[in-house]
Amino acid sequence: MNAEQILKHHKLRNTGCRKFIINELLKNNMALSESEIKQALPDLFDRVTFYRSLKTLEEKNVIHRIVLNDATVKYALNKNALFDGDHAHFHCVECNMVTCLDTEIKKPSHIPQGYSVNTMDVLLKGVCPACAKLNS
Amino acid sequence: MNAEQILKHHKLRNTGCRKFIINELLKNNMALSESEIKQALPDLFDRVTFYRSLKTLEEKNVIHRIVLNDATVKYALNKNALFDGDHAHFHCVECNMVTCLDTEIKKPSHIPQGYSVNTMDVLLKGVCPACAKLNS
DNA sequence: CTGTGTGCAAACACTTTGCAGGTGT
DNA sequence: ACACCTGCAAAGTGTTTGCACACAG
Repeated sequence: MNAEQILKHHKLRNTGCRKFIINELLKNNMALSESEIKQALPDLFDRVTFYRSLKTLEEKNVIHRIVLNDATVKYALNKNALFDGDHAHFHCVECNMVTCLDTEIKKPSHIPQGYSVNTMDVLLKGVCPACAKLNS
Repeated sequence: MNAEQILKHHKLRNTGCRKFIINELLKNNMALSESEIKQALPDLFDRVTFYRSLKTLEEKNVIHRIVLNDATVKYALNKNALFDGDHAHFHCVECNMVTCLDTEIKKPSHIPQGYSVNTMDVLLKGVCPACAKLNS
């Protein structure tokens, strides 16, 4: 699916900024921050427009936000396969790349008495394949 | 251990702001944000002093920071028992309370080929015992 | 044509930095 | 006495809001 098809599928207008965001995410195939998305074409759209477009895309479940450990935010496309269940995110400490893993994650088996758990976010940190290769 | 003992144990000076932060965390026995800590005595210390004290306490492993899903930050005391291994955090979606769980967390068994995982953050979201009681 | 998206200016919240003066040990 | 903490002012960063105009359907 290309950007226009994705927008149509979610009943969203086919506007420049939205198309651009989706295309960057498709092209890079990883989670990107607002500034990383903008990097490709820094002055094409206003910062405010980015924020509003990201918000809309998130609300309509085209993308989801990933909050990293240092409180920075990245965005990733929702793949249908991942959408329902809990999925983990991987953060490479060397190149700072963030990606969704489709590995299924099980909720911990022993939750203290009285707590009920609905959702779960898992962030794995380590070294990605590309950086591992560079190191060796 | 009280606040002064904790500071001495970590070879830190016994200053007003640090003592205050540690006491609030001890008293509430949950993770608190900078504004929640300040709430008890809003004008006792400058905001900047809070940030610097929190940073120092974090660097010296007295506390650790917890980044929530909405990119807000809370701080919790390091209990020795939790310090080494991975531990999960629980975020109550009703009262917004955040706490450390000492349940041990296992890393997912099936990590995609080529990724090596060093650390892992787990945030569980649901309803805490107090809110569950109120609801029933 | 109508509703929605966009750009600009400005406000806002959170956090950091520099410097002068005060405090803990 | 000395190192380090604190308060104030200011700057930096990320995000939101209001309004007028432009564009998609």
